[in-house]
Amino acid sequence: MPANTVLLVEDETDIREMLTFSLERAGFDVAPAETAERALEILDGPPPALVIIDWMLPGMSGVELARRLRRDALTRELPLLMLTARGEEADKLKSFDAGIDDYMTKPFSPRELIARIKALLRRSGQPEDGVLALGRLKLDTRGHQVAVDEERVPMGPTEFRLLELLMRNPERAFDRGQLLDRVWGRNVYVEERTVDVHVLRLRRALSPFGMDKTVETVRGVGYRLAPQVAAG
Amino acid sequence: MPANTVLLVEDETDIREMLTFSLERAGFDVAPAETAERALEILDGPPPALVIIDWMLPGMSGVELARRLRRDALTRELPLLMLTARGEEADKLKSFDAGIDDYMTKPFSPRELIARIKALLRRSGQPEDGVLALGRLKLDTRGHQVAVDEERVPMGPTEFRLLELLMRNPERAFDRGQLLDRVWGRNVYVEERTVDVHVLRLRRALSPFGMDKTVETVRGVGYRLAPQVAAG
DNA sequence: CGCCGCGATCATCAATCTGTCATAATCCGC
DNA sequence: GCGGATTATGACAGATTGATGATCGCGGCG
Repeated sequence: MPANTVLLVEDETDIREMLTFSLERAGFDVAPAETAERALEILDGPPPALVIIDWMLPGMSGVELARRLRRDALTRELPLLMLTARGEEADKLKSFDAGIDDYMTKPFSPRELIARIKALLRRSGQPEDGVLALGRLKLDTRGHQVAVDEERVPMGPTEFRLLELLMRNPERAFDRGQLLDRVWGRNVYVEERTVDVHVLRLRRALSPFGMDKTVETVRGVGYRLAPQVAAG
Repeated sequence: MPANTVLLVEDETDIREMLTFSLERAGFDVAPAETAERALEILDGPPPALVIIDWMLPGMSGVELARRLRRDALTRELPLLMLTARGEEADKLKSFDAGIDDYMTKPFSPRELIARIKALLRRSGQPEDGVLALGRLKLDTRGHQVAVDEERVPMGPTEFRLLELLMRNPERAFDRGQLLDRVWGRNVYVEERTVDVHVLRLRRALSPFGMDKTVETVRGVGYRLAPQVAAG
């Protein structure tokens, strides 16, 4: 219940125990359920932060459970992660069709699972790919670095994510609420004005390269990437 | 397990021994596995440079094993070479469908096998001679030695594998979880902070050569090779 | 056995990053 | 030009995160 609980629906005892161990080790509380039915019972209580469902379950299948969760207003928003031994496209699609947010195929590393869970909880949004380039600006999501004309631009993690979001959506203005949702993650209580400060810090980081006008203020709304950069 | 290792999955003892002999003669370390299941176990440890799989295996088939490797994020990138006694086009195609990089039909000459392996490793960006060079840094995967300007740099095994991974992926930042999975092997329960200590030891090993800035910290993320080294 | 090398943790210190304020600047419509 | 609204900045105290040194344990070896 401390919103840090993971509901784990897995019938195979050894896998369940291994995952419970890994999850608790990672700082989560775990509510284990052997069956979908038991999971539904648990969900009558305080909602967990996330649900992990094994694809194959005795009785009600994992996919069916997922569908149910999506139907119920109370559980509709819960992040769902599916565990599957198969990897066929069709299955994956069905799975996403049922509203799965992510899935992992066995065997997997517990560490990777934790990483995905954290990503899910953080609501990262966009997939991690290569290099975003816009004019003289280059942002490498894999290497986590920003460069102007091949020269490195030092900046903090938050500024990096902020710039990444803006670069992924040039031409578009975000209000502070959207920025908080997408850069800080939803369910994070932070003052809206804090965005201003980080925009400032980002501008400051870029200014030694004469790119301090890169992030524009849209008065009464929020911020966006400057059109000329976006066009670049 | 160090990265000049070839994982050989072959159930027929005589072929397995013959190949092991040939491969070792060619300078590779060999991790032999009789079954796909055993191969998966081995793959829980530090990953090899390449996997050779016999088409026909008792239990899980070679193709199925290949599919699994392709599904798992940690093994997706591994070069795969399939050994098959049949030569039908259909089979070959299926094999490629499973993500095979190359295949050989029995009987074959060990010499040709070695040649193909080298070609594969070369294609996947790994030097056939076992020496990774980046700027003044040289890392010999066979001799397990690192040198700066021809001068030997002493370091422990873990530091060696860590540096090897970084050198194989310059420009890229790894978080501690990824480093643990790829250097220590998955399912190894080790504190994430332990990575810090080994990075420290690696830096310390390099610092007498003025290369202590070679491994960079990416705050909030993990570590990566410094761009200037990567560029060199 | 006891010494050694190596590896994993822990505790602690230092470097950065963060969220908020208070205050100064700007902008806008009148 | 005024006054209210909105944004830019500088300063801060606390919280994170990384660096480092010391410690403990294990397996190999003389």
